[in-house]
Amino acid sequence: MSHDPASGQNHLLAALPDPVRERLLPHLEQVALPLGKVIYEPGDRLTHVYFPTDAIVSLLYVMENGASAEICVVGNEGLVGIAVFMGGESTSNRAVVQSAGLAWRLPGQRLKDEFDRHGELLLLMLRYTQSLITQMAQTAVCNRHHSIDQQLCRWLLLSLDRLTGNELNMTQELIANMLGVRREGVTDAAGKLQRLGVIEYSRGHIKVLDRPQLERLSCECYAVVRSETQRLLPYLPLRT
Amino acid sequence: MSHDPASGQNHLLAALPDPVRERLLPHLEQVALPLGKVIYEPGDRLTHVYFPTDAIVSLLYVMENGASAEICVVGNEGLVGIAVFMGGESTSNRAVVQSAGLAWRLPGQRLKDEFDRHGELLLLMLRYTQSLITQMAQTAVCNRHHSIDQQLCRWLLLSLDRLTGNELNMTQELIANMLGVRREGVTDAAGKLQRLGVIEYSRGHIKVLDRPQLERLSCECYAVVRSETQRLLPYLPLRT
DNA sequence: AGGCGTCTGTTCGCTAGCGAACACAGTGGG
DNA sequence: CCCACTGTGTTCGCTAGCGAACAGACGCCT
Repeated sequence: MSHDPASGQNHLLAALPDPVRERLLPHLEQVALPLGKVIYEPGDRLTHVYFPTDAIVSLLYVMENGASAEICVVGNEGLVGIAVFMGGESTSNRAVVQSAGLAWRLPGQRLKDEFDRHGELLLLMLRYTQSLITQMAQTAVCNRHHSIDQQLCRWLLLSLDRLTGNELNMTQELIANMLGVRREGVTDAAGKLQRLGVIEYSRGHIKVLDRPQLERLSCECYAVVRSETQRLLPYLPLRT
Repeated sequence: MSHDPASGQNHLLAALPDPVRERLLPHLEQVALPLGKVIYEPGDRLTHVYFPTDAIVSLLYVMENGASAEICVVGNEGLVGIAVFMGGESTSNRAVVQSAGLAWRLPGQRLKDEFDRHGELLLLMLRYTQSLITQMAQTAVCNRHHSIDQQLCRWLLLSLDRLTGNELNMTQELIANMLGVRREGVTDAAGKLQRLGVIEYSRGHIKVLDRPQLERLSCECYAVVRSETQRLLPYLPLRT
Protein backbone atom coordinates (compact mmCIF):
# COMPACT_ATOMS: atom_id res chain seq x y z
CA MET A 1 0.00 0.00 0.00
CA SER A 2 2.34 2.71 -1.24
CA HIS A 3 1.53 6.33 -0.55
CA ASP A 4 3.45 7.72 -3.46
CA PRO A 5 1.34 10.66 -4.56
CA ALA A 6 2.85 10.78 -8.02
CA SER A 7 1.61 7.27 -8.75
CA GLY A 8 -1.94 8.38 -8.15
CA GLN A 9 -3.35 6.65 -5.14
CA ASN A 10 -6.86 5.33 -4.76
CA HIS A 11 -7.36 3.89 -1.33
CA LEU A 12 -9.90 1.34 -2.36
CA LEU A 13 -7.53 -0.11 -4.91
CA ALA A 14 -4.70 0.15 -2.45
CA ALA A 15 -6.62 -1.86 0.10
CA LEU A 16 -6.92 -4.88 -2.19
CA PRO A 17 -4.68 -7.85 -1.58
CA ASP A 18 -1.74 -7.83 -3.98
CA PRO A 19 -2.89 -10.75 -6.16
CA VAL A 20 -6.25 -9.14 -6.76
CA ARG A 21 -4.76 -5.78 -7.57
CA GLU A 22 -2.28 -7.36 -9.89
CA ARG A 23 -5.02 -9.06 -11.82
CA LEU A 24 -6.79 -5.74 -12.28
CA LEU A 25 -3.68 -3.71 -13.00
CA PRO A 26 -3.31 -4.50 -16.69
CA HIS A 27 -6.83 -3.27 -17.31
CA LEU A 28 -6.53 -0.04 -15.40
CA GLU A 29 -6.14 3.05 -17.50
CA GLN A 30 -5.42 6.47 -16.10
CA VAL A 31 -7.80 9.11 -17.39
CA ALA A 32 -8.18 12.82 -16.80
CA LEU A 33 -11.48 14.05 -15.42
CA PRO A 34 -11.96 17.73 -16.23
CA LEU A 35 -14.24 19.88 -14.11
CA GLY A 36 -17.87 19.49 -15.08
CA LYS A 37 -17.42 16.31 -17.11
CA VAL A 38 -20.45 14.07 -16.92
CA ILE A 39 -19.31 10.53 -16.34
CA TYR A 40 -22.73 9.06 -16.75
CA GLU A 41 -26.30 10.19 -17.12
CA PRO A 42 -29.36 8.61 -15.52
CA GLY A 43 -30.15 5.38 -17.29
CA ASP A 44 -26.81 5.12 -19.08
CA ARG A 45 -25.50 1.60 -19.26
CA LEU A 46 -22.21 1.81 -17.41
CA THR A 47 -19.23 0.46 -19.29
CA HIS A 48 -16.51 1.39 -16.82
CA VAL A 49 -15.95 2.12 -13.19
CA TYR A 50 -13.69 4.95 -12.07
CA PHE A 51 -11.36 5.00 -9.09
CA PRO A 52 -10.55 8.69 -8.56
CA THR A 53 -7.10 9.56 -7.33
CA ASP A 54 -7.12 13.33 -7.03
CA ALA A 55 -10.44 14.03 -8.74
CA ILE A 56 -13.75 14.36 -6.88
CA VAL A 57 -17.00 13.19 -8.40
CA SER A 58 -20.48 14.10 -7.22
CA LEU A 59 -23.50 11.93 -7.73
CA LEU A 60 -26.46 14.18 -8.13
CA TYR A 61 -30.04 13.96 -9.09
CA VAL A 62 -31.39 16.44 -11.59
CA MET A 63 -35.11 17.06 -11.39
CA GLU A 64 -37.54 17.58 -14.23
CA ASN A 65 -37.37 21.33 -13.72
CA GLY A 66 -33.58 21.33 -13.82
CA ALA A 67 -32.98 21.84 -10.11
CA SER A 68 -30.45 19.46 -8.65
CA ALA A 69 -29.23 18.00 -5.41
CA GLU A 70 -26.12 16.11 -4.52
CA ILE A 71 -26.63 12.59 -3.24
CA CYS A 72 -23.08 11.76 -2.29
CA VAL A 73 -19.45 12.45 -3.08
CA VAL A 74 -16.74 10.11 -4.28
CA GLY A 75 -13.03 10.80 -4.12
CA ASN A 76 -9.90 8.72 -3.74
CA GLU A 77 -11.58 6.74 -0.99
CA GLY A 78 -14.01 5.08 -3.36
CA LEU A 79 -15.25 4.39 -6.85
CA VAL A 80 -17.83 5.72 -9.28
CA GLY A 81 -20.16 3.16 -10.79
CA ILE A 82 -21.34 0.80 -8.08
CA ALA A 83 -24.34 -0.03 -10.28
CA VAL A 84 -22.00 -2.22 -12.32
CA PHE A 85 -21.61 -4.76 -9.56
CA MET A 86 -24.88 -4.13 -7.78
CA GLY A 87 -26.54 -5.57 -10.82
CA GLY A 88 -28.56 -2.63 -12.03
CA GLU A 89 -26.02 -1.54 -14.66
CA SER A 90 -27.42 2.00 -14.45
CA THR A 91 -28.79 4.40 -11.88
CA SER A 92 -31.18 7.33 -11.75
CA ASN A 93 -28.37 9.74 -10.87
CA ARG A 94 -25.87 11.71 -12.82
CA ALA A 95 -22.15 11.58 -12.00
CA VAL A 96 -20.35 14.89 -12.50
CA VAL A 97 -16.74 15.83 -11.89
CA GLN A 98 -16.74 18.33 -9.08
CA SER A 99 -13.00 18.79 -8.86
CA ALA A 100 -10.74 18.11 -11.82
CA GLY A 101 -8.11 15.43 -11.51
CA LEU A 102 -7.11 11.93 -12.49
CA ALA A 103 -8.78 8.58 -12.03
CA TRP A 104 -8.16 4.95 -12.83
CA ARG A 105 -10.69 3.57 -15.25
CA LEU A 106 -11.56 -0.10 -15.35
CA PRO A 107 -13.89 -1.84 -17.79
CA GLY A 108 -16.99 -2.94 -15.93
CA GLN A 109 -16.62 -6.48 -17.19
CA ARG A 110 -13.16 -6.81 -15.65
CA LEU A 111 -14.57 -5.77 -12.32
CA LYS A 112 -17.44 -8.21 -12.64
CA ASP A 113 -15.05 -11.02 -13.53
CA GLU A 114 -13.09 -10.36 -10.40
CA PHE A 115 -16.30 -9.96 -8.47
CA ASP A 116 -17.38 -13.40 -9.51
CA ARG A 117 -14.34 -14.89 -7.88
CA HIS A 118 -16.05 -13.91 -4.64
CA GLY A 119 -12.92 -12.90 -2.87
CA GLU A 120 -11.70 -9.88 -1.05
CA LEU A 121 -12.90 -7.56 -3.81
CA LEU A 122 -16.53 -8.44 -3.24
CA LEU A 123 -16.30 -7.86 0.48
CA LEU A 124 -14.51 -4.58 0.03
CA MET A 125 -16.95 -3.30 -2.56
CA LEU A 126 -19.91 -4.14 -0.38
CA ARG A 127 -18.45 -2.39 2.58
CA TYR A 128 -17.69 0.62 0.49
CA THR A 129 -21.25 0.58 -0.77
CA GLN A 130 -22.52 0.56 2.75
CA SER A 131 -20.45 3.62 3.54
CA LEU A 132 -21.97 5.32 0.51
CA ILE A 133 -25.40 4.39 1.79
CA THR A 134 -24.56 6.05 5.08
CA GLN A 135 -23.58 9.18 3.24
CA MET A 136 -26.82 9.22 1.27
CA ALA A 137 -28.94 8.68 4.32
CA GLN A 138 -27.18 11.49 6.09
CA THR A 139 -27.65 13.76 3.10
CA ALA A 140 -31.37 13.13 3.30
CA VAL A 141 -31.43 14.03 6.99
CA CYS A 142 -29.25 17.08 6.46
CA ASN A 143 -31.47 18.36 3.68
CA ARG A 144 -34.42 18.14 5.96
CA HIS A 145 -33.11 19.63 9.15
CA HIS A 146 -29.99 21.72 8.80
CA SER A 147 -29.30 25.29 7.76
CA ILE A 148 -27.35 26.27 4.69
CA ASP A 149 -24.58 27.47 6.99
CA GLN A 150 -24.22 24.05 8.54
CA GLN A 151 -24.50 22.26 5.24
CA LEU A 152 -21.82 24.37 3.67
CA CYS A 153 -19.46 23.39 6.47
CA ARG A 154 -20.29 19.74 6.05
CA TRP A 155 -19.77 20.01 2.31
CA LEU A 156 -16.44 21.78 2.61
CA LEU A 157 -15.22 19.13 5.01
CA LEU A 158 -16.31 16.29 2.75
CA SER A 159 -14.44 17.89 -0.14
CA LEU A 160 -11.41 18.70 1.93
CA ASP A 161 -11.12 15.08 3.03
CA ARG A 162 -10.77 14.06 -0.58
CA LEU A 163 -8.09 16.56 -1.54
CA THR A 164 -4.52 17.18 -0.56
CA GLY A 165 -3.83 20.59 0.88
CA ASN A 166 -6.40 22.92 2.32
CA GLU A 167 -7.57 24.68 -0.82
CA LEU A 168 -10.38 23.93 -3.18
CA ASN A 169 -11.42 25.43 -6.50
CA MET A 170 -15.13 25.80 -6.53
CA THR A 171 -17.42 28.69 -7.31
CA GLN A 172 -20.35 29.53 -5.08
CA GLU A 173 -22.64 28.84 -8.00
CA LEU A 174 -21.31 25.28 -8.25
CA ILE A 175 -21.61 24.68 -4.54
CA ALA A 176 -25.17 25.93 -4.67
CA ASN A 177 -25.97 23.37 -7.38
CA MET A 178 -24.50 20.63 -5.25
CA LEU A 179 -26.35 21.59 -2.13
CA GLY A 180 -29.51 22.25 -4.11
CA VAL A 181 -29.87 25.81 -2.82
CA ARG A 182 -29.61 29.30 -4.30
CA ARG A 183 -26.28 30.84 -5.05
CA GLU A 184 -27.15 33.77 -2.80
CA GLY A 185 -27.62 31.41 0.11
CA VAL A 186 -24.09 30.14 -0.36
CA THR A 187 -22.75 33.70 -0.68
CA ASP A 188 -24.33 34.46 2.67
CA ALA A 189 -22.99 31.40 4.41
CA ALA A 190 -19.53 31.75 2.89
CA GLY A 191 -19.47 35.42 3.89
CA LYS A 192 -20.11 34.46 7.49
CA LEU A 193 -17.33 31.89 7.44
CA GLN A 194 -14.95 34.39 5.92
CA ARG A 195 -15.75 37.01 8.54
CA LEU A 196 -15.09 34.39 11.19
CA GLY A 197 -11.70 33.78 9.65
CA VAL A 198 -12.51 30.15 8.95
CA ILE A 199 -12.04 30.38 5.19
CA GLU A 200 -10.64 32.73 2.60
CA TYR A 201 -12.68 33.13 -0.53
CA SER A 202 -11.85 34.61 -3.89
CA ARG A 203 -13.35 33.95 -7.26
CA GLY A 204 -13.70 30.23 -7.18
CA HIS A 205 -10.77 29.67 -4.89
CA ILE A 206 -11.33 28.67 -1.27
CA LYS A 207 -8.65 28.30 1.35
CA VAL A 208 -9.61 26.68 4.64
CA LEU A 209 -7.82 28.43 7.48
CA ASP A 210 -9.39 26.83 10.53
CA ARG A 211 -10.54 23.29 10.05
CA PRO A 212 -11.37 22.58 13.71
CA GLN A 213 -13.70 25.57 13.72
CA LEU A 214 -15.27 24.34 10.50
CA GLU A 215 -16.00 21.02 12.17
CA ARG A 216 -17.56 22.77 15.11
CA LEU A 217 -19.81 24.84 12.88
CA SER A 218 -20.87 21.84 10.82
CA CYS A 219 -23.90 19.78 11.72
CA GLU A 220 -23.48 16.34 13.21
CA CYS A 221 -23.90 14.80 9.76
CA TYR A 222 -20.27 15.16 8.84
CA ALA A 223 -19.07 13.38 11.96
CA VAL A 224 -21.60 10.59 11.51
CA VAL A 225 -20.49 9.90 7.96
CA ARG A 226 -16.87 10.16 8.87
CA SER A 227 -16.94 7.80 11.81
CA GLU A 228 -19.15 5.30 10.03
CA THR A 229 -16.85 5.32 7.01
CA GLN A 230 -13.90 4.85 9.31
CA ARG A 231 -15.60 1.90 10.93
CA LEU A 232 -16.49 0.26 7.64
CA LEU A 233 -13.25 1.01 5.84
CA PRO A 234 -10.59 1.25 8.51
CA TYR A 235 -7.77 1.21 5.98
CA LEU A 236 -8.63 4.73 4.84
CA PRO A 237 -6.21 7.41 5.99
CA LEU A 238 -7.94 9.90 8.26
CA ARG A 239 -7.36 13.60 7.75
CA THR A 240 -7.63 16.09 10.54
CA MET B 1 -43.56 -18.82 -6.25
CA SER B 2 -46.94 -19.19 -4.60
CA HIS B 3 -49.12 -16.14 -4.06
CA ASP B 4 -51.09 -17.55 -1.20
CA PRO B 5 -51.75 -14.55 0.99
CA ALA B 6 -52.54 -16.63 4.04
CA SER B 7 -49.05 -18.10 3.99
CA GLY B 8 -47.58 -14.63 4.36
CA GLN B 9 -45.85 -13.62 1.21
CA ASN B 10 -42.58 -11.77 0.95
CA HIS B 11 -41.73 -11.12 -2.66
CA LEU B 12 -38.00 -11.20 -2.18
CA LEU B 13 -38.22 -14.66 -0.65
CA ALA B 14 -40.69 -15.68 -3.29
CA ALA B 15 -38.31 -14.67 -6.04
CA LEU B 16 -35.62 -17.07 -4.89
CA PRO B 17 -35.09 -20.29 -6.80
CA ASP B 18 -36.75 -23.20 -5.01
CA PRO B 19 -33.55 -24.88 -3.82
CA VAL B 20 -32.32 -21.71 -2.21
CA ARG B 21 -35.63 -21.00 -0.54
CA GLU B 22 -35.84 -24.55 0.68
CA ARG B 23 -32.46 -24.26 2.32
CA LEU B 24 -33.57 -21.14 4.14
CA LEU B 25 -37.03 -22.36 5.03
CA PRO B 26 -36.15 -24.40 8.12
CA HIS B 27 -34.56 -21.34 9.65
CA LEU B 28 -37.36 -18.92 8.94
CA GLU B 29 -39.52 -18.05 11.86
CA GLN B 30 -42.67 -16.00 11.64
CA VAL B 31 -42.75 -13.13 14.10
CA ALA B 32 -45.24 -10.38 14.89
CA LEU B 33 -44.06 -6.81 14.53
CA PRO B 34 -46.25 -4.50 16.61
CA LEU B 35 -46.53 -0.83 15.74
CA GLY B 36 -43.63 1.18 17.03
CA LYS B 37 -41.37 -1.78 17.78
CA VAL B 38 -37.73 -0.90 17.31
CA ILE B 39 -36.05 -3.69 15.37
CA TYR B 40 -32.61 -2.27 15.77
CA GLU B 41 -30.93 0.85 17.04
CA PRO B 42 -27.96 2.63 15.48
CA GLY B 43 -24.83 0.62 16.14
CA ASP B 44 -26.66 -2.53 17.21
CA ARG B 45 -25.00 -5.68 15.97
CA LEU B 46 -27.68 -7.28 13.85
CA THR B 47 -28.47 -10.86 14.67
CA HIS B 48 -31.37 -11.41 12.30
CA VAL B 49 -32.81 -10.11 9.08
CA TYR B 50 -36.55 -9.62 8.65
CA PHE B 51 -38.63 -10.26 5.57
CA PRO B 52 -41.90 -8.40 6.19
CA THR B 53 -45.07 -9.91 4.82
CA ASP B 54 -47.78 -7.48 5.83
CA ALA B 55 -45.76 -5.26 8.16
CA ILE B 56 -44.03 -2.06 7.07
CA VAL B 57 -40.74 -0.97 8.58
CA SER B 58 -39.19 2.47 8.33
CA LEU B 59 -35.50 3.13 8.53
CA LEU B 60 -35.03 6.48 10.12
CA TYR B 61 -32.27 8.58 11.48
CA VAL B 62 -32.74 10.19 14.85
CA MET B 63 -30.68 13.29 15.45
CA GLU B 64 -28.96 14.37 18.62
CA ASN B 65 -31.83 16.72 19.43
CA GLY B 66 -34.40 13.97 18.94
CA ALA B 67 -35.74 15.13 15.58
CA SER B 68 -36.00 12.38 13.04
CA ALA B 69 -36.29 11.72 9.33
CA GLU B 70 -37.19 8.65 7.38
CA ILE B 71 -34.51 7.33 5.08
CA CYS B 72 -36.49 4.61 3.35
CA VAL B 73 -39.34 2.16 3.77
CA VAL B 74 -39.35 -1.62 3.67
CA GLY B 75 -42.39 -3.80 3.16
CA ASN B 76 -43.09 -7.18 1.63
CA GLU B 77 -40.93 -6.24 -1.34
CA GLY B 78 -37.73 -6.34 0.67
CA LEU B 79 -35.87 -7.06 3.84
CA VAL B 80 -34.70 -5.26 6.96
CA GLY B 81 -31.06 -5.65 7.85
CA ILE B 82 -28.95 -5.32 4.71
CA ALA B 83 -25.99 -4.43 6.92
CA VAL B 84 -25.72 -8.14 7.71
CA PHE B 85 -24.56 -9.02 4.22
CA MET B 86 -23.07 -5.68 3.28
CA GLY B 87 -20.45 -6.42 5.86
CA GLY B 88 -20.98 -3.58 8.30
CA GLU B 89 -23.09 -5.63 10.72
CA SER B 90 -24.71 -2.42 11.93
CA THR B 91 -25.89 0.91 10.60
CA SER B 92 -26.36 4.44 11.86
CA ASN B 93 -30.13 4.20 11.43
CA ARG B 94 -32.97 2.94 13.53
CA ALA B 95 -35.53 0.50 12.15
CA VAL B 96 -39.05 1.04 13.46
CA VAL B 97 -42.29 -0.74 12.67
CA GLN B 98 -44.51 1.75 10.92
CA SER B 99 -47.41 -0.58 10.30
CA ALA B 100 -48.02 -3.63 12.46
CA GLY B 101 -47.94 -7.04 10.85
CA LEU B 102 -45.97 -10.22 10.40
CA ALA B 103 -42.50 -10.91 9.10
CA TRP B 104 -40.21 -13.85 8.52
CA ARG B 105 -37.14 -13.70 10.66
CA LEU B 106 -33.89 -15.36 9.65
CA PRO B 107 -30.70 -15.59 11.69
CA GLY B 108 -28.08 -13.41 10.05
CA GLN B 109 -25.60 -16.26 9.97
CA ARG B 110 -27.95 -18.41 7.89
CA LEU B 111 -28.23 -15.62 5.37
CA LYS B 112 -24.49 -15.17 5.28
CA ASP B 113 -23.97 -18.90 4.79
CA GLU B 114 -26.25 -18.83 1.80
CA PHE B 115 -24.64 -15.63 0.64
CA ASP B 116 -21.27 -17.29 0.60
CA ARG B 117 -22.53 -19.83 -1.92
CA HIS B 118 -22.55 -16.88 -4.30
CA GLY B 119 -25.67 -17.92 -6.09
CA GLU B 120 -28.94 -16.33 -6.92
CA LEU B 121 -29.38 -15.00 -3.41
CA LEU B 122 -26.36 -12.73 -3.67
CA LEU B 123 -27.49 -11.26 -6.96
CA LEU B 124 -30.99 -10.69 -5.70
CA MET B 125 -29.86 -9.06 -2.47
CA LEU B 126 -27.57 -6.70 -4.33
CA ARG B 127 -30.27 -5.65 -6.72
CA TYR B 128 -32.63 -5.08 -3.86
CA THR B 129 -29.97 -3.01 -2.15
CA GLN B 130 -29.63 -0.90 -5.24
CA SER B 131 -33.36 -0.24 -5.23
CA LEU B 132 -33.07 0.83 -1.60
CA ILE B 133 -30.27 3.17 -2.59
CA THR B 134 -32.52 4.71 -5.20
CA GLN B 135 -35.14 5.27 -2.58
CA MET B 136 -32.67 6.94 -0.24
CA ALA B 137 -31.29 9.19 -2.93
CA GLN B 138 -34.78 10.26 -3.88
CA THR B 139 -35.62 10.93 -0.25
CA ALA B 140 -32.66 13.28 -0.08
CA VAL B 141 -33.84 15.14 -3.18
CA CYS B 142 -37.41 15.26 -1.99
CA ASN B 143 -36.39 16.65 1.37
CA ARG B 144 -34.56 19.41 -0.36
CA HIS B 145 -37.01 20.51 -3.01
CA HIS B 146 -40.58 19.44 -2.43
CA SER B 147 -43.43 20.77 -0.34
CA ILE B 148 -44.99 18.90 2.55
CA ASP B 149 -48.09 18.46 0.40
CA GLN B 150 -46.13 16.65 -2.27
CA GLN B 151 -44.16 14.62 0.21
CA LEU B 152 -47.26 13.46 1.98
CA CYS B 153 -48.60 12.14 -1.32
CA ARG B 154 -45.36 10.35 -2.03
CA TRP B 155 -45.35 8.86 1.41
CA LEU B 156 -48.93 7.67 1.25
CA LEU B 157 -48.24 6.00 -2.08
CA LEU B 158 -45.13 4.28 -0.79
CA SER B 159 -47.10 2.93 2.15
CA LEU B 160 -50.07 1.95 0.04
CA ASP B 161 -47.85 -0.08 -2.27
CA ARG B 162 -46.81 -2.18 0.68
CA LEU B 163 -50.28 -2.90 2.01
CA THR B 164 -53.32 -4.72 0.76
CA GLY B 165 -56.44 -2.65 0.51
CA ASN B 166 -56.56 1.12 0.36
CA GLU B 167 -56.54 1.94 4.04
CA LEU B 168 -53.74 2.67 6.43
CA ASN B 169 -53.60 3.18 10.15
CA MET B 170 -51.32 6.04 10.90
CA THR B 171 -51.71 9.18 12.95
CA GLN B 172 -50.63 12.53 11.63
CA GLU B 173 -48.14 12.74 14.44
CA LEU B 174 -46.48 9.54 13.25
CA ILE B 175 -46.40 10.67 9.65
CA ALA B 176 -44.83 13.93 10.76
CA ASN B 177 -42.04 12.00 12.50
CA MET B 178 -41.41 10.00 9.37
CA LEU B 179 -41.30 13.00 7.09
CA GLY B 180 -39.31 14.96 9.64
CA VAL B 181 -41.81 17.83 9.72
CA ARG B 182 -44.25 19.28 12.25
CA ARG B 183 -47.50 17.56 12.96
CA GLU B 184 -49.34 20.77 12.01
CA GLY B 185 -47.79 20.66 8.59
CA VAL B 186 -49.21 17.21 8.06
CA THR B 187 -52.61 18.32 9.36
CA ASP B 188 -52.59 21.06 6.77
CA ALA B 189 -51.58 18.84 3.89
CA ALA B 190 -53.97 16.07 4.90
CA GLY B 191 -56.78 18.62 5.22
CA LYS B 192 -56.22 19.73 1.66
CA LEU B 193 -56.27 16.15 0.38
CA GLN B 194 -59.44 15.47 2.30
CA ARG B 195 -61.16 18.55 0.88
CA LEU B 196 -60.16 17.38 -2.59
CA GLY B 197 -61.79 14.05 -1.87
CA VAL B 198 -58.55 12.18 -2.35
CA ILE B 199 -58.47 10.69 1.13
CA GLU B 200 -60.71 10.25 4.13
CA TYR B 201 -59.10 10.87 7.47
CA SER B 202 -60.24 10.01 10.94
CA ARG B 203 -58.23 9.53 14.06
CA GLY B 204 -55.35 7.51 12.79
CA HIS B 205 -57.28 5.86 10.02
CA ILE B 206 -56.76 6.91 6.42
CA LYS B 207 -58.72 5.66 3.46
CA VAL B 208 -57.42 6.49 0.00
CA LEU B 209 -60.32 7.27 -2.30
CA ASP B 210 -58.56 8.48 -5.42
CA ARG B 211 -55.17 6.95 -6.03
CA PRO B 212 -54.66 8.39 -9.53
CA GLN B 213 -55.19 11.87 -8.17
CA LEU B 214 -52.75 11.12 -5.36
CA GLU B 215 -50.15 10.18 -7.93
CA ARG B 216 -50.78 13.38 -9.82
CA LEU B 217 -50.38 15.48 -6.70
CA SER B 218 -47.20 13.70 -5.66
CA CYS B 219 -43.78 14.91 -6.74
CA GLU B 220 -41.85 13.02 -9.37
CA CYS B 221 -39.94 11.19 -6.63
CA TYR B 222 -42.54 8.49 -6.21
CA ALA B 223 -42.56 7.62 -9.90
CA VAL B 224 -38.77 7.58 -10.06
CA VAL B 225 -38.49 5.14 -7.18
CA ARG B 226 -41.29 3.01 -8.49
CA SER B 227 -39.99 2.63 -12.00
CA GLU B 228 -36.44 2.07 -10.87
CA THR B 229 -37.56 -0.58 -8.41
CA GLN B 230 -39.58 -2.19 -11.15
CA ARG B 231 -36.56 -2.22 -13.41
CA LEU B 232 -34.28 -3.72 -10.79
CA LEU B 233 -36.75 -6.19 -9.35
CA PRO B 234 -39.17 -7.03 -12.14
CA TYR B 235 -40.66 -9.94 -10.23
CA LEU B 236 -42.41 -7.56 -7.86
CA PRO B 237 -46.14 -7.23 -8.37
CA LEU B 238 -47.09 -3.71 -9.36
CA ARG B 239 -50.08 -2.05 -7.72
CA THR B 240 -52.08 0.62 -9.43
C1' DA C 1 -73.08 8.05 31.69
C1' DG C 2 -69.12 10.30 32.69
C1' DG C 3 -64.39 11.25 32.11
C1' DC C 4 -59.93 11.18 30.28
C1' DG C 5 -56.53 10.63 26.93
C1' DT C 6 -55.56 10.78 22.16
C1' DC C 7 -56.04 12.80 17.78
C1' DT C 8 -57.08 16.70 14.84
C1' DG C 9 -57.83 21.54 13.73
C1' DT C 10 -56.56 26.42 14.17
C1' DT C 11 -54.21 30.49 15.66
C1' DC C 12 -50.11 33.84 16.07
C1' DG C 13 -45.75 35.64 15.23
C1' DC C 14 -41.27 34.48 13.42
C1' DT C 15 -37.37 33.05 10.38
C1' DA C 16 -34.94 30.74 6.66
C1' DG C 17 -34.75 30.44 2.28
C1' DC C 18 -36.68 31.67 -2.32
C1' DG C 19 -36.99 34.48 -6.79
C1' DA C 20 -35.69 38.35 -9.21
C1' DA C 21 -32.97 42.19 -10.12
C1' DC C 22 -28.92 44.76 -10.07
C1' DA C 23 -24.14 46.63 -8.80
C1' DC C 24 -19.49 45.87 -8.67
C1' DA C 25 -14.87 43.67 -9.07
C1' DG C 26 -11.41 40.74 -10.68
C1' DT C 27 -9.39 38.57 -14.82
C1' DG C 28 -8.26 37.00 -19.09
C1' DG C 29 -8.52 37.56 -24.19
C1' DG C 30 -8.38 40.35 -28.17
C1' DC D 1 -5.17 48.34 -22.49
C1' DC D 2 -9.72 47.93 -22.55
C1' DC D 3 -13.76 45.23 -22.75
C1' DA D 4 -16.55 41.42 -21.78
C1' DC D 5 -17.38 37.87 -18.87
C1' DT D 6 -17.51 35.50 -14.78
C1' DG D 7 -17.87 35.44 -9.91
C1' DT D 8 -19.42 37.79 -5.74
C1' DG D 9 -22.13 40.96 -2.85
C1' DT D 10 -26.59 43.13 -1.74
C1' DT D 11 -31.38 44.42 -1.94
C1' DC D 12 -36.61 43.69 -1.80
C1' DG D 13 -40.75 41.39 -1.10
C1' DC D 14 -42.70 36.84 -0.53
C1' DT D 15 -43.85 32.13 1.17
C1' DA D 16 -43.27 27.72 3.47
C1' DG D 17 -42.52 25.90 7.36
C1' DC D 18 -41.38 26.42 12.36
C1' DG D 19 -42.49 26.81 17.53
C1' DA D 20 -45.79 27.35 20.91
C1' DA D 21 -50.27 27.30 22.68
C1' DC D 22 -54.89 26.02 22.83
C1' DA D 23 -59.71 24.26 21.52
C1' DG D 24 -62.70 20.87 20.09
C1' DA D 25 -63.82 16.02 19.02
C1' DC D 26 -63.85 11.34 19.05
C1' DG D 27 -63.53 6.99 21.38
C1' DC D 28 -62.41 3.95 24.86
C1' DC D 29 -62.71 2.54 29.72
C1' DT D 30 -64.71 2.40 33.98
